[in-house]
Amino acid sequence: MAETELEKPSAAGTDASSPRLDFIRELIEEHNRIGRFGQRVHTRFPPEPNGYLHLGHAKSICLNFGLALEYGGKANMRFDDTNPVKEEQEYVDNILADVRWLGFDWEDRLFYASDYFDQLYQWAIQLIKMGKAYVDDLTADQIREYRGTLTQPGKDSPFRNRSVEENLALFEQMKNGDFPDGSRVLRARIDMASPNINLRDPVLYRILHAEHHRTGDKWCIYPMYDWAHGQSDSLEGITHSICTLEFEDHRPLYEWFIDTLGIHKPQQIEFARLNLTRTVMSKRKLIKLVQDNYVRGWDDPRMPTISGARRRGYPPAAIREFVSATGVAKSNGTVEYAMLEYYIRQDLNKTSPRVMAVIKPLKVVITNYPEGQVEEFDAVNNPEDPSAGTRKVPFSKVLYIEQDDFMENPPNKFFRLAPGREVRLRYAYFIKCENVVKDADGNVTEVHCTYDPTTRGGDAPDGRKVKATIHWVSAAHAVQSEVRLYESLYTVENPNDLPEGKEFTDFINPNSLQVVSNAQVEPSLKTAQAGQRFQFERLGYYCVDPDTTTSQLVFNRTVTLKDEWAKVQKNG
RNA sequence: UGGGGAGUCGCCAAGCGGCAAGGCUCCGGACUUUGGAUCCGGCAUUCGUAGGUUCGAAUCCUACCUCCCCAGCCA
Repeated sequence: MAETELEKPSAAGTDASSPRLDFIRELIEEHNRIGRFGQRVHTRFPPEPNGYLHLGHAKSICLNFGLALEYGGKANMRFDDTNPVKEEQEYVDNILADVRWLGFDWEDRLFYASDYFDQLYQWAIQLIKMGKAYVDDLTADQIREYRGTLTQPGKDSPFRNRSVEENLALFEQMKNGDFPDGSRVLRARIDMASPNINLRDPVLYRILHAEHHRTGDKWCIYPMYDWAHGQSDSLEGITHSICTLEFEDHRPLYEWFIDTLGIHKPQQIEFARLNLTRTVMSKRKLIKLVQDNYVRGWDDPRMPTISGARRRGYPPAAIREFVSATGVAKSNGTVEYAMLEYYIRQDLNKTSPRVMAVIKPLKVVITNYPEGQVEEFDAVNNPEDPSAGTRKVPFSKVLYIEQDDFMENPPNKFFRLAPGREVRLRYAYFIKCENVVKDADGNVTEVHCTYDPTTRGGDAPDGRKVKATIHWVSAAHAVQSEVRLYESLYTVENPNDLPEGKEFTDFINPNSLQVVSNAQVEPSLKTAQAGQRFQFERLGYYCVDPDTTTSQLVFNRTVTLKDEWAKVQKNG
């Protein structure tokens, strides 16, 4: 990842102009006011290393690390690695890289729930000794039956009243690997009739003879997430444990653990996760897209993963701005993808060098331009940033323009090139279309124009105006490139809410990727490096794909420019 | 039909008893050597519904409706 992002988020940060606090910041300030945590703010981002991070995680990352920055606190990075059968080192490496790329720093505070396995084991023994945990021999199916339903209370397991000594001995044997997987579990002894199902004697440990990516074969019992999470927060001195809504009714359980163990109690706060239109974010579905080759990998630019966004050309600062603009609340909603794109464009407009590139070339011959002559014009690199300077762009008799910039029979509102019409070639001359050359099928293959030498630079001394300025590239100097054009991966607005019997993969957009192999770009791009972002003038933002080699440039379309003409066409 | 949450403009989202912020989208218009950017202007007499309290309610009370989450030895 040849990526240098100098802009880091800061406490003064993303939107200093917003004095309004969301409910989380309100709570934190209340805690600071009453001194609940001694003015301390300590958060954490706790992913499970069983997949890649996506835009939904980005919101949590920005919130947790952002809060720490804002309140002069700290944020930890912690992997909730309690299920060895699903977790892999590859995922931890990529998750770490993604968080870093987003601009956040956990300094020396990288932790793993597996760091706490010994402590967790001791606490389990403590619970057993208090008569608050027991080894259950029921099968998984039986446990489910005994648990009751949403409307009916559960009933006690016949093993619920074993002696402390027996529980201790059995639990020890579980740890020693004396029992096969699934044969027994350790359960908390709380209340089988609780209206909150999480409190009906939840499983604390299960037997799993599996190799863990960090602890190897040291353990054959592994703590459940519910047993590990709250205590991990507690051990790290977390003050504000921010998570998503579905954990709201786990909070009483976490607090029960912490209260009966008598250890530091963080404040858990739940917020609504980020959902996006035209996007699927569940890990299961993302894995399916990758495994069944609907996309080219986790970092496919069509994926909503952080690595996909990076490859697509989304700047990390834009993602942060977007996430911050969506706000923090408790109501479930789905943000329109257009809002994300707005923030991507807003960032790119200020930061991307402009360049001329023709994606669907149409040959133009300037009939009155001297054969063999080459001129160089100065082109502005970024009108939004004068310090970006200028560059030279070569011009000659044969050019390429965009097919979309020419129409033989133009409708009223079409301002671009057409027979008899004059337009400006950006930074160069006015040209007028004199006639066209067609192939056997009647398609225009070449446009013959004349140029007005007095319009050099782009203005006519006689003051005449032109309705359009189009981009171009000199055929003799152009660099042929591959350009990958992306559209939504789905044909429907909400691939998460489908008619009965339909799967999200039934609505994959067959045109989500269009590869153009003969795009022609200006020669200054010849040395562009993977990860660099540009605005192809009048088209959109593009970034150099890592597939680029010394002999072949490959660009990804990040997002198009807003297109007034497209709107005119669409609305008739 | 248990428990836990949520309902304010097409989409996010402020609002915390004094008379509906802001952003995105959308629609006008100005400007323009990117039909980009920028700039101006428009866009909820109404806050899930129905009652009630109050001089006054999106904000308080009552009832109802709708949506989301929970019955993994997943996280």
